[in-house]
Amino acid sequence: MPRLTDARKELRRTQIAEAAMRCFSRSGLERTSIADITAESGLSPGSIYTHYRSKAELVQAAARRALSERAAVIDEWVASDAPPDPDELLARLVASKDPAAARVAVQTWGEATTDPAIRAIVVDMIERTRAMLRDCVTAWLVKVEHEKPAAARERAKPIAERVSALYLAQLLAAGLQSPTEETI
Amino acid sequence: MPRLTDARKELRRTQIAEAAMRCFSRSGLERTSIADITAESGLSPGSIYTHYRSKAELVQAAARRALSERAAVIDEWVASDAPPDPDELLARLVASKDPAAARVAVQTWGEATTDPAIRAIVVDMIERTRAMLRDCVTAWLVKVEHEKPAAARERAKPIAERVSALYLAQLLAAGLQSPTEETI
DNA sequence: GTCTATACGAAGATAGAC
DNA sequence: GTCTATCTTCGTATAGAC
Repeated sequence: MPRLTDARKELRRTQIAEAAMRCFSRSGLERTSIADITAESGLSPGSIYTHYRSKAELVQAAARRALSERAAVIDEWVASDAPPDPDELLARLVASKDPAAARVAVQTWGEATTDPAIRAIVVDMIERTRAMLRDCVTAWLVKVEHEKPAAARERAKPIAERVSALYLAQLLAAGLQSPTEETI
Repeated sequence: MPRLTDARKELRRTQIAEAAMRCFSRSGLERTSIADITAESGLSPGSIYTHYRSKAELVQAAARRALSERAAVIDEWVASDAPPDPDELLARLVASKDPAAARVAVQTWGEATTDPAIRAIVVDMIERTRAMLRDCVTAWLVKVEHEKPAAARERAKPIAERVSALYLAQLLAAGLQSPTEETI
């Protein structure tokens, strides 16, 4: 396995995916053409199609990116000595959101209603986030509220579900914000 | 003003809009073509374009329909002698939702992130629903909990906001349900 | 691997007969 | 008002040179 070549390939894939994300957040999943992405990335159609089989694959990559962005952050909170309480948890989630990513996230929800591949990604990402939130709430109950781990994990479930729901609603609100209002 | 002719025109518009809704819920806002809508409605492209200026207008009509469906129901609850408490309110909202309409609603959210006309409709509909929910919670506080109207209206605000958020999350969950799972 | 040029198909919208 | 037939544009994807 040629390591350096693979790294280079991955770099190009990332470059293309990031350009695509900017286009999607600006014009939407379906309204951005390959031509838009070539313009944004500075590459050519030929190059893009050597790294991604189809536009659908690019959309899937964007869906994963838009939805997984905050995964690493939550893991840190779980491991910390003083995990946030539910209200603080929600507040932090909301504060850490990037408007462009929020728009793409909401777009992927719409796409997921009719595209099975995107639906699988979206459902998986939402469930994984909910699981991490449950871990975080459990950690708070154990470390701060001094509950027993087993009981804490049970009690954490409905709380995490509510935090997840409120967070998704906030994500929608962020995605509906018009791009021109963003800098206010 | 020819009354009968106008009624007939409105009937055709409704017929087309309903066919479009079925197509949208099945294939998504962008993936359904005018040809799909002609097939579903039994009409021809020419006929459709005499009733709607463009496909965009059809999408806007669908957005309004998908989002306003439950407006009338809430109004009834507000006027009733025993308005539902917040938990019951949410449960009723969730129970009254139609899977196809939920899918189109989620699709319109995605579209709203980049299309100003759709965004205006979506934001307006969400705000109006929130206002109705506030009225409903206020009515409950006054009629069942016997609070004073002015204080009730204040207290109702944050409660209605939470019900609204949880409802939107449920709507998303419903929209993500795959159509084949619906009848289970 | 990356480019330019292009083939191919699809979709929105219209023209004109009835 | 509604139909059939079609015009035009645009977008995905590929071919082939470098």
